[in-house]
Amino acid sequence: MLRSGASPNAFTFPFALKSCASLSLPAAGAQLHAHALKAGCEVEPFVLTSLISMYAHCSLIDDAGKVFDHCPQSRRLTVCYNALVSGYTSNSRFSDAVSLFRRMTEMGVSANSVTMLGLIPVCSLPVHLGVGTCLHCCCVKLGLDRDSSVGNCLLTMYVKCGSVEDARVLFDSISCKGLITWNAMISGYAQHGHASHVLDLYREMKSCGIRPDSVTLVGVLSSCALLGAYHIGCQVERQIELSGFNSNPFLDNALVNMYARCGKLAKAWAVFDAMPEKTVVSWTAIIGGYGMHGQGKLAVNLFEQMLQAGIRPDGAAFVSVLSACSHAGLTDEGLKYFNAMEKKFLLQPGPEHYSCMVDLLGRAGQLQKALDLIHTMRVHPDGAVWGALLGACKIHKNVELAELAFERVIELEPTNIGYYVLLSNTYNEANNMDGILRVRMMMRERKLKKEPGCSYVEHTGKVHLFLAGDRCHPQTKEIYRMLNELEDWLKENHNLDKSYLERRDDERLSGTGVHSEKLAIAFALLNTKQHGREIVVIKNLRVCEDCHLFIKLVSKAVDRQFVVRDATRFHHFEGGVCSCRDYW
DNA sequence: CTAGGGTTAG
Repeated sequence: MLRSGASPNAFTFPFALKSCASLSLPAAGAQLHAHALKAGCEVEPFVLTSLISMYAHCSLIDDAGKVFDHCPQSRRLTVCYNALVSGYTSNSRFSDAVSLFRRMTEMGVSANSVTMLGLIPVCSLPVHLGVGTCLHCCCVKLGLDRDSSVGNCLLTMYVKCGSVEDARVLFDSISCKGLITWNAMISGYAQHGHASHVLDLYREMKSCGIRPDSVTLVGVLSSCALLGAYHIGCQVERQIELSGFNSNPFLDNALVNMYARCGKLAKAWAVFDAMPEKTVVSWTAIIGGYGMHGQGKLAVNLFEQMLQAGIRPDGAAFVSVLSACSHAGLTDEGLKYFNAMEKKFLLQPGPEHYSCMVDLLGRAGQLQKALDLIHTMRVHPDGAVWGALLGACKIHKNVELAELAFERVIELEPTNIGYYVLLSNTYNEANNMDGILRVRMMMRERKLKKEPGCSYVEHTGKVHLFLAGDRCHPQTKEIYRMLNELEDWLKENHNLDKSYLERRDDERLSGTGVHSEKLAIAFALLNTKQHGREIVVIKNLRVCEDCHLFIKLVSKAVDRQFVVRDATRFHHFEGGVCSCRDYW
């Protein structure tokens, strides 16, 4: 049109500018800007709005600001402010967005829902929670919180600022919850790892007659992956088939991840293989799955295949391959990838990569090298880095270095009880009673109490959670009876060693209570009888040796298969054979 | 000018 000599007017500019915005064509956009100036219509509210939006979408946010500043105040309508506010937000300019909103209010320009929808998402980090809460108050004052979009937006803001609790309070206060409201809360819980809350909400949502869509199911699947809730995951897959969603990369990645983490590698592979377009996220999920289940060599092969397919690995992909190497004892490969990461792929390793490397070297017994690596780190080591060294010191019974690692880790995470327990266990193996007492004293002084471990079992579409010594479950009586029967039976038929029985009595007397994984196993046996071949138990701590023995003997006795997943790895118990391939 | 999504050890 321009070439033909015709000049655009106030009605045609917005359309043309919108195309520049969506295609990110800043040069063409700037040319249109020049034409608008010539035509003298750049201060027409809709032209102005489109210009701001165009520059903002082209990441030229300062140019957007200039256009706005050159416009006389009388022409700055709400829509113009809205365009610039959302421009600042999408370019992550927190203080600019907030101060423009303040200016707008001071100038007496009224904010509407769209203003808030453009502004609220600028609060996306925990430090923004205070401002986000203020914005929530503004919405209430302006009567905009009744707008369902604004409510959903606020809900997501609380999630991004790290307060799922505030999000939940808001969620409960929303009387007309739409699909998006449910999805925002479900994925909020999923992103923060509150997996059992996700499954509870999912059930509730369905009972309210809301039909889940693919966004819902992505959140549910990632929670199934965290919990190892394979059967619920399968139900979700059936739901996908029933609903007839077309194959969607988000959903496929979530499925691959779910199957992989539940140990169903063949199924994970089938979904992965059938994916029309595999992204680095898909590869990371499948590599992590093989690595987690002791198939380190396969994981490394897949990483190579990914490189050959021309996919650039990112930080997460390196975490999955490095941890696979660590679990499988592939020390040299791990070192090779770690070096390639910086030199060949120009990725700055973060603390999470160093903690994998310290774990890798530490497990291989190269404690000094692990320590040297920490000293050469260019980023600040976090608790996980020193914690990995501490874990390695326990394996290799190096008390002296354990003390050093403990000192460092406790500066960073003074209330993480796991590390006190790790040091105490290191002392225990070295028969260092003084050390154990010192740790206990420290914990008492700091008023730290070991939090109860917990285990989950999924049964009939629900996740049943047990704490150590738990008596809250409706079937408590039967569960304990079953457990006693099992242990008596094991005692008579398997010469259970004396120390196990002593520790068991100790457990009951001292009130620390029966280990949660034993309760979960007893519950599962009680409810599934001979049906169902596999039970998945997940624990947030490590499986201790006694429980290992218990589960191994039970699985042999009843000829059942168990997979126990703890904080660090999966343990497979099949008819009495305990295969912990990644304990090397 | 406008609310919801997948991958990361210990």
